[in-house]
Amino acid sequence: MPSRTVSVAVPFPIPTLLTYRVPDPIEMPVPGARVLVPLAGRQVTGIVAEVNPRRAPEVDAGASGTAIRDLVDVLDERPFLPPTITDLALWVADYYLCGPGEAVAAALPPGAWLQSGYRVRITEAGQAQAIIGVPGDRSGLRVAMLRGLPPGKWAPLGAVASRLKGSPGKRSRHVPALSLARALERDGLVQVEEVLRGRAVAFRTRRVAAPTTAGIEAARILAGGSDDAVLGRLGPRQRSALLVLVNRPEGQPVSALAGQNVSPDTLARLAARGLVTLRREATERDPFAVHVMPVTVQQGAEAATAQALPALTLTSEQTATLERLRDLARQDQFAVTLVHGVTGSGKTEIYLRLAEVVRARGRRALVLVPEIALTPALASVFRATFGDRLAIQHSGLSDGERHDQWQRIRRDEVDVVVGTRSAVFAPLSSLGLIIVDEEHDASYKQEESPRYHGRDVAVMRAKREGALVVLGSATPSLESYHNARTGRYGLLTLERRVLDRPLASVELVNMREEYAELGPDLILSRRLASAIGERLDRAEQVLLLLNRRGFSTVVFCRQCTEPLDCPNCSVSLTVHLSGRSGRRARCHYCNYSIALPHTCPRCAAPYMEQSGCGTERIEAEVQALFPGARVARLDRDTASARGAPAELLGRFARGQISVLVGTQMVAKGHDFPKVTLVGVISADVGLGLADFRAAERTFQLLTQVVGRAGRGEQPGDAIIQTLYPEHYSIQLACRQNYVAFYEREIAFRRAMRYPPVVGLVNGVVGASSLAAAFGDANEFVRRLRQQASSGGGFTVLGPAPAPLVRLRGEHRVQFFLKGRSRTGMKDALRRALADRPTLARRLTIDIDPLKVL
DNA sequence: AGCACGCCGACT
DNA sequence: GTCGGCGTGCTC
Repeated sequence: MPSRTVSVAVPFPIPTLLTYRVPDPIEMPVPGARVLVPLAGRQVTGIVAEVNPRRAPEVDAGASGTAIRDLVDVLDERPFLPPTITDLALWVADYYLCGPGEAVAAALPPGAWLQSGYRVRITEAGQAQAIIGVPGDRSGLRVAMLRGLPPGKWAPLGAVASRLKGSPGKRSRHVPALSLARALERDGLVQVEEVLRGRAVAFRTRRVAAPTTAGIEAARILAGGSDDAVLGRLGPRQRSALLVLVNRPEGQPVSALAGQNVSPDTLARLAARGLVTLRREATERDPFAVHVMPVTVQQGAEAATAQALPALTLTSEQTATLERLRDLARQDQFAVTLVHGVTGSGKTEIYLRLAEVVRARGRRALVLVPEIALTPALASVFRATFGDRLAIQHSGLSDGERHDQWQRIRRDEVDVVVGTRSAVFAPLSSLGLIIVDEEHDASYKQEESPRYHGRDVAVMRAKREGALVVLGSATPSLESYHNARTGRYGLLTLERRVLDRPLASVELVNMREEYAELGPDLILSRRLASAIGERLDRAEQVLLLLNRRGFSTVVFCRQCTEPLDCPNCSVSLTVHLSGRSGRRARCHYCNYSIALPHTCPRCAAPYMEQSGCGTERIEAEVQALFPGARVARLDRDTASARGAPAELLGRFARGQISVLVGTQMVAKGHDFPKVTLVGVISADVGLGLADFRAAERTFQLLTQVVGRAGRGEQPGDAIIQTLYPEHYSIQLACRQNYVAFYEREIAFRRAMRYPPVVGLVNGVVGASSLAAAFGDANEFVRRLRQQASSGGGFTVLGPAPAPLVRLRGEHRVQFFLKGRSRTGMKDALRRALADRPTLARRLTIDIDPLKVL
């Protein structure tokens, strides 16, 4: 292995690190620095993972492998990504079986990558041709491209391509813009040029080569045609290089010279002769230079702060819990503690004080929350305490804001970061504490590659950095509680609410009985309807939960019974009211949508019937029943606009809304003191799914939403409508008895061998036909079984059609691996994949899956 | 992710 | 016959 090589993570789903040589005049970069590297004919940014890696991937310029290439440039002198974060990302890649570059990309702020792009300019010939038309241009795309180009000006290819996509009646399918441009270039109709794109968001040093006085003198002699002893020893390359260099005595970037046939190597030789100097020059602004931007705090959050702050005396339970955590924090070492505290037991206050303890010890804290937009209160409580020593990281920020926050953290200007999942990679140094609030929340799991779980990465990060982890929840995940029970995590319990407020009393309504008496179209039971009326009369607030969006969930023809299904996915379309054009039927997976037909598309009968109800229907129903009530709805449809959820929650907090209807969003950790009634329209929505976590999710959702009631001075009630009043997850959620639920559920998981008792891996193969998907899956599974039987320590289940057999036009087949050793399963997957590298594109592997679709 | 190579359908 | 559609493979 030659020295002066680096292994680099590039932002593509490539399963390995790539090795590049660092040419002589370029200084060796440090791990975590960004480098510009050639990759498949273009230049891309990568992050240095390792310097002089001992074990290079099997590419040593051998006959089979690809030759190692030189990197083009080093963009950072210091690590752009701190080594702790680079290593953490590499661990994520290894654990979750994704490309190292994909994991690194998850840890980077927006705009950190530079990439080569292209720009196009129309020639005069092209302008003439644009009028006549282009021969052989059947699709019309070439002429469209020509006509879309402004004469005499360079246009970015990306912009040209997106204009083509929108144009004449074409469905928005992929436009091979570069191929088109290249084809036009061959005919001399346009010019195409490569440019580096990506905003200059980071400092960048580049090497600049300039001739010395001796060099200029030498070039003068050369140009004069004479020869002397010194010049005699200059090779032709060095001579021509010298002539290029003297054109600009002030110096030229090494990378630019490479384009003029002056290699870094030649420059190094000239430098050795004292004819050229090589220096570093900062060309872009320094990200570590001070550049502070005020943190934006949302309006609703400010309103919430005013309420959140005054409750300052801790209960005895809170005090005891804080004491224990403080003792742990003082040890400055890795530990994980689960804080199981009932809803309203004041966990936020404990987090806040613990963070202060950690800060006083000179260490920093990271607070992870499921979705900041839905819990602005927590962020603003921290803001009130830590002021501008706090940074916020979440997807609702614009790229610029996010980048700025990231740089503040990177420059050690903050002590506390509050953020969502991806903030687990926040570049904090001296990390002493990670808090994972509502650790059971499913939004910690990223549902695309890298499919990591924020909580689990947090635990790994803390382990590597010697920090304390606090996992908090009223309804811990089975995983975490299991870890606490088996002694891997500490466990602290808060059984009482602050100010000894009682938990809401819960009542079940058996909807079978209601249907029997009042017919199956009933939505609100008599009990729930009258309870809502009472609260409205008393000017109290009501929260209604239905974990299903839309107006109605099924449309079918009463004559031929044909349902209205999505043409791309194996689901029925959901009807939505919204939209100027009336009702539309939409697919919640691929977003396909049509105007709701009045007649059956199959038999033309005018009897289209809608059934199954969602939040929109509840909203309408409640409004119809209580015309004076101010009803609003919070679900993904109303919350899509930036700041909309916070605004809506703010209005609810201020009492401008009396009934709030919503999906699981309304169940998240909000604190609305005036809510005295929580209604669950149907507790059964999640129960029917073929998913071993169905009971756990139902229990969590019900317990959480019931926990929104009675948080103020008035006690709260909850009414849960269900078809299965005997189901244990519903029964135990009513009693809010987590421990009993855990015992029952863990017995089930043990019996069935499901997580957390074993590790689980889900694989989904997608293909253009079901047969093709099965073909690939069968072969892959066969290889896995071979390895399983030779002592892999796991079992393989499947393949079988995935619950969503068709998704976005793709046919899907899935399989599972179950086993004690994740390493064993992952090794087997890696090996099976190495045999069939092309399968990787069609195969998604989910380690520790939360949802199986 | 791009981009190149390679194999089948509708046009000069 | 060719152009160009996109399936399959590779990137140090």
